[in-house]
Amino acid sequence: MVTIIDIAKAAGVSKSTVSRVLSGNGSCKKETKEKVLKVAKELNYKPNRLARAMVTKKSGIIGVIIYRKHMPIIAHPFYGPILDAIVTETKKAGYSILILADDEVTGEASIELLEHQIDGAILLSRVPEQLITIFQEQNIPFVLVNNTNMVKNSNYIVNDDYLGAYDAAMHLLSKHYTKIAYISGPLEHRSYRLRWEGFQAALSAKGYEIKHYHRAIGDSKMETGMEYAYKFMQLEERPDAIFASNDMMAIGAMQTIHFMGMKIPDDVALMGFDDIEFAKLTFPALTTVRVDKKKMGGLAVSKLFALLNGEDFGMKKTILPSEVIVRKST
Amino acid sequence: MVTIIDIAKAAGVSKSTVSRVLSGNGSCKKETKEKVLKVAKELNYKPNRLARAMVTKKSGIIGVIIYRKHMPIIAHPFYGPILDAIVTETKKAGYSILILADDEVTGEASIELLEHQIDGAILLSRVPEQLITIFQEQNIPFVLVNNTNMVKNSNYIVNDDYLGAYDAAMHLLSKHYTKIAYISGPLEHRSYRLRWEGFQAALSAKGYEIKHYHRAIGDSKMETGMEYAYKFMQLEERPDAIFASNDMMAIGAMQTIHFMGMKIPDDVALMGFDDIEFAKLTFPALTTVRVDKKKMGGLAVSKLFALLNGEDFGMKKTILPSEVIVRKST
DNA sequence: TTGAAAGCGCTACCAT
DNA sequence: ATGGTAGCGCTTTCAA
Repeated sequence: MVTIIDIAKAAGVSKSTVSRVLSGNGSCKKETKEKVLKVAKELNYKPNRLARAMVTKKSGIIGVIIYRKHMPIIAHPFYGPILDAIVTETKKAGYSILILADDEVTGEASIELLEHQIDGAILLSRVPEQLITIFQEQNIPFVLVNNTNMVKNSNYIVNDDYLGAYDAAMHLLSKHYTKIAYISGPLEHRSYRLRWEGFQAALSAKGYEIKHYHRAIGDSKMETGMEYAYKFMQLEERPDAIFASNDMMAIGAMQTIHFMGMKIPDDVALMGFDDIEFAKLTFPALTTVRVDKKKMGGLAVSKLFALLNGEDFGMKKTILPSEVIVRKST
Repeated sequence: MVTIIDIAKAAGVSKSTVSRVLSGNGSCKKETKEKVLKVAKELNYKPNRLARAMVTKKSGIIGVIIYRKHMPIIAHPFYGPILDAIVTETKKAGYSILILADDEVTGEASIELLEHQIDGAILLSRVPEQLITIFQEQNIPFVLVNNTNMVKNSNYIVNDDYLGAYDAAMHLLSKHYTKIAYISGPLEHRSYRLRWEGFQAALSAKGYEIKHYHRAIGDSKMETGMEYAYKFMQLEERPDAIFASNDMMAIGAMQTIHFMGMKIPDDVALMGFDDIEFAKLTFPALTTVRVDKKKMGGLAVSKLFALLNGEDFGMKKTILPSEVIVRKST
């Protein structure tokens, strides 16, 4: 392996000089610089980032933790696109990314990241308090994305789930659906809680409500959607619309409704939340609420870099607006 | 930050001793060991992996390069699940993962990985020759997954695309579809080439062929499927089945066919390839050829570890069988 | 069993 | 503008 010492010898200068021109710090005579650069290229030199990080205390690595309760992890319909944006934006800024998936509550993943001397971290979804504490103690800047709980003194990027759900309900009402069933994701999660609250708020603002037998709380997976849609459509008092608080459950519901030989939206309307990639590809195309996942990831990265560069402008909380996307299922 | 020196002081031993017990190398008195361990825990010590890597020449990091020509990168319907398996399996083995996306042909991504002193690499899909050379020169073990081209002296994991497509054609024939249209992905890619060849072989074995006006070569994206399905269904001589050489194009075709008011499979049958997550959720559910993406990722990892541990058993080439999954679209 | 010392490849400080 | 030197945190000889 070629080191700066090899270059120093070949170029007839000291390794300090080589380091200076290669790292761009300090000045030197133009011709010295050129010579070093030339030799470095000839020898096919590649800096050892570990050695560099040892002394600069900057690894150039950003850690990303995705807490998954369900498969898939990386290819997740919601978090996948966020990761996409994170990877793209981080790369642009010259950082590398260490991705860890962890479903433990041990904070094990974050310790691994710390050991790798990451410069900063982005934490998606479910973030145990304990894990946060670790980063705070070690003074590692981090940004939460779509976090389950509010964490004080942390920066986070979330979607406006309350208003999104509010608008969703208003959309259904505007289409004259009034007997609405609601399939929720787990209410421990901030976003599902807010969606539920926002949806109800809109309904009651117009004098409607969701009957208790038209409510279900699931686990956010497709199978949940299938299961509850079946239950609802077996009821004597059938809903005229089903709202699922994420697209995967809506898609599950759609499977069941097809299976039962009913038509969407004629027999029952269907609406989801998230606008995952496939929402527009279902048949009929799914009406849903768009969450700007790309923006979430991108903002997380720029926020983190602001933190890293000490340009934190104190805006802890970023709430992205969501938007109702009307397609064919309502 | 707590270092082994802090522990050494607190435990009243030398840092060599601390290193020995913490890294598990060398022996020492039981009580010394316990004391060191205790102190390390008390001080909340975390090893600095960079420092360790500097001397051991093992970073504990595996690099993964995904060459993407299209969005999404990470959340890709085909490569996403492979990445999932890679992440999961690598973690089990105690390695961390550095993921890089790159659409350049510069080999830039691999240089970055090399600079991070990765122990090994997994390269997905499109892999420029030049990039391979870099790893070979530096003597970094690597495994190719679903690689575009055959690369001599490299380990790779691919799917049996030829046979998969052969079986696909046989399936269509068995359902008495004979006027089959074929939408291909880019033929520079090994898998699309083999799918095309396998499909044709089966057809001609039974005395059929694909008419030239029933052939199209696209870019593997959904839009391509939409476009060509439209063309085919406008033809005077309509196909009775459309085979798309990946699911995304098939799903695109499905959109168009719905849009044109035709029924699948009554008016035209439809079949894809890959069995992406969403294939079973289309309406009607898509008949396709399953590629075991999870296994591909898993095998890549175990192969790489065999290489890393010097247990290479010389099996350069791993071809996974694929399987026709009959659903409702044929 | 343990400690002292060297050194991984690099940067940064202090001289010159 | 350049070189010498110290040192980042760790492992690994080599002695004791």
